[in-house]
Amino acid sequence: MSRGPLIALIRQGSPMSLTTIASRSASHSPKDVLARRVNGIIIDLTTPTSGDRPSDPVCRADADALPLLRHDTAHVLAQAVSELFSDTALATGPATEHGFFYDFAAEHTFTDDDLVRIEARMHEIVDRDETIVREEWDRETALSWCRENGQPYKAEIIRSLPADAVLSFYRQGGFVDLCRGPHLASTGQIGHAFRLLGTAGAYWKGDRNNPMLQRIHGTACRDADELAAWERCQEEAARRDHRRLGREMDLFHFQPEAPGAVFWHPNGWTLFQTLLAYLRERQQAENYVEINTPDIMDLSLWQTSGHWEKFGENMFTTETEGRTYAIKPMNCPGGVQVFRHGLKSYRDLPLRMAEFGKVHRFEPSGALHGLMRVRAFTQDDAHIFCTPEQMEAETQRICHLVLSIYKDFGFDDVRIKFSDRPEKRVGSDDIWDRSEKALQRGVEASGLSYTRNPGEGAFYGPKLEFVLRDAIGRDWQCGTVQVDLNLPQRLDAHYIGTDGDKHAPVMLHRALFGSLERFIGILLEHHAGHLPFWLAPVQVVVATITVAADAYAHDLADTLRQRGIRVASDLRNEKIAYKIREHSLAKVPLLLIVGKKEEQAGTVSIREYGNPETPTMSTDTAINRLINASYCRLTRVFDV
RNA sequence: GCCCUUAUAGCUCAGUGGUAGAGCAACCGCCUUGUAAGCGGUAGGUCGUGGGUUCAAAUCCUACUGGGGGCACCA
Repeated sequence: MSRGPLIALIRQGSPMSLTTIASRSASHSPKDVLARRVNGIIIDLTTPTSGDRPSDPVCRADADALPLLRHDTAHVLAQAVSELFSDTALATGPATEHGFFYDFAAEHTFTDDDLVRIEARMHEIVDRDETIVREEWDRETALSWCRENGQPYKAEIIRSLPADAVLSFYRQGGFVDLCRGPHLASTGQIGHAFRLLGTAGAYWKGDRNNPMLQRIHGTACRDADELAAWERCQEEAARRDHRRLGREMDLFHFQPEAPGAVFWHPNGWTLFQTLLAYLRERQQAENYVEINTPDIMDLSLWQTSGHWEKFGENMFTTETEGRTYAIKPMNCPGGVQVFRHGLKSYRDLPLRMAEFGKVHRFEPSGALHGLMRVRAFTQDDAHIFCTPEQMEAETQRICHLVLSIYKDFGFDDVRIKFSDRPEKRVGSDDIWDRSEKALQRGVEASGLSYTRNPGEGAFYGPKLEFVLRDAIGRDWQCGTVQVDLNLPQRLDAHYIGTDGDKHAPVMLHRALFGSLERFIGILLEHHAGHLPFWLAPVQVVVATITVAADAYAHDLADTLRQRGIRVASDLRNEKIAYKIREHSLAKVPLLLIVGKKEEQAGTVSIREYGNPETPTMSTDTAINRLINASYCRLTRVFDV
């Protein structure tokens, strides 16, 4: 496709109408060119540019077209709402990562039925193909427009802008909105590939002290195919929802008496324990020791550590015999007590102390979400006590360990965020310099790239965060390394250095999965419930075709069980197709099917998830391969 | 915590002012099974909880609790 004539036209830099472009361009229909880019900045087609700066068209097919379309759809939403509900005040309506929203202030509460009407009106507005015109008003005109039209939020935006700011308004038909732009040339360009998704409350300017507005959000795509693809993706995400899978696979449940706390069922707890065993093995190989500390400790300890002041709102407490205790929201103070117990020498460092501590945090009710956000969870925590000189090497070791572990679970796409000193912090700049450098050198020595998150570190030290991307492209922040030069001092931890003096150790807080509960949720969604063979709570079901094979099946299951395989047998009086369907739906990775033929030949028929073949092989061979696959943590046993 | 929304059988859902329903699952029986649902029967619910309106409430109003979508929060 040649863009030559069109680009030449746009390069002239003068305002032009769409029809002009379209009439002179053989390769673009008017709807294809949405805006143009001058010096990397996207502007309206109709905005004049000075001089002879080159400009390029932004076409519908371009990646940057999507935010433009979505922003315009938000305006059409606002227009539709204004037309249908005249007393509505407008707040803001941007494009977002996945769509758009517009916030409104209205007496009327928008219902689902309203959304249907609003969406229908939006389609009408697109069909009207109203020209979108940019106007620049002076401040007085703008503010009086706000007064006359009942737009207090727009007025507030104007007042927050510098006095000399250019105030641009966009007019489409009878609708006018204060907006920075850029916008398309007409509402018809938007097309019909959009959908309203729902309403929600949202604080004005995101501040909970401000009034709550009504947000209507939706998504828009470049064409119907993309919208259909987006919808399929939504359905896929719903299909993978770990709350649904948890029920279907009988892993866990929640109930009203314990909001935000998990009731693990046998299958779920087996998975949990499998993960724990895995982590223990990896940590042991890295020369960690494991400890366990009390769940409930006197409040004074939490006051000394600083948690009560800094985190008290999120802590549960309990009183008995007139004494106040706190239920631990973090493991670090307990870990420091173990370090403190008995004099430590520099020869003991680095001391890597892991703890699978169950912590409780009061999370606001609105924040709870399945396993992903709970009030009670198990951290795969470790505190590494080391000298300042050891920080870099320890950081490097942790980075390697984390990435290696993620790989074992099928997460290859991992990003690292480096959060440095926040404004509110403890410790001297010198200490921060050293901490940040050590972290940075550690991550760089691992050969890993990272992005910087300025000012996002913890108050006691900088941190690395490991973000993994799942099978359907969602990001999850899991592991973390945090440098802490504060807590050891507060809790009076020290070691004897080579100089014979006491020194405060550096403490590295480190989590691999973060929360076992949450990681299980992520794993379930990543694999859509089809866990790798080595992880599945029930790895194998031995199913019989006829009662004649019961004894054979029983012996087979017994052998596997004794050799460490998680196996169940299904000897029910049911058709084999029925059993297969049931265990397939339960996401058992491997079915061993036996009937008279298998018994006579000493074989099993193998039905593995994802494999259309159902090979038959000798029982001994099958057992050996199974055990090997489980031991080697393979995703599949009998791969095609 | 805030806004909206939602709660009917183990699960998925129907029922919008007048005698609580279906499918699947469970249980019992028949069938004796060859790679994703064989057939028949039985049982199962104070319609989340508490108030209120009404001759009458699963249905309307209200408060609370839990869930969902967002906002805020995420040391």
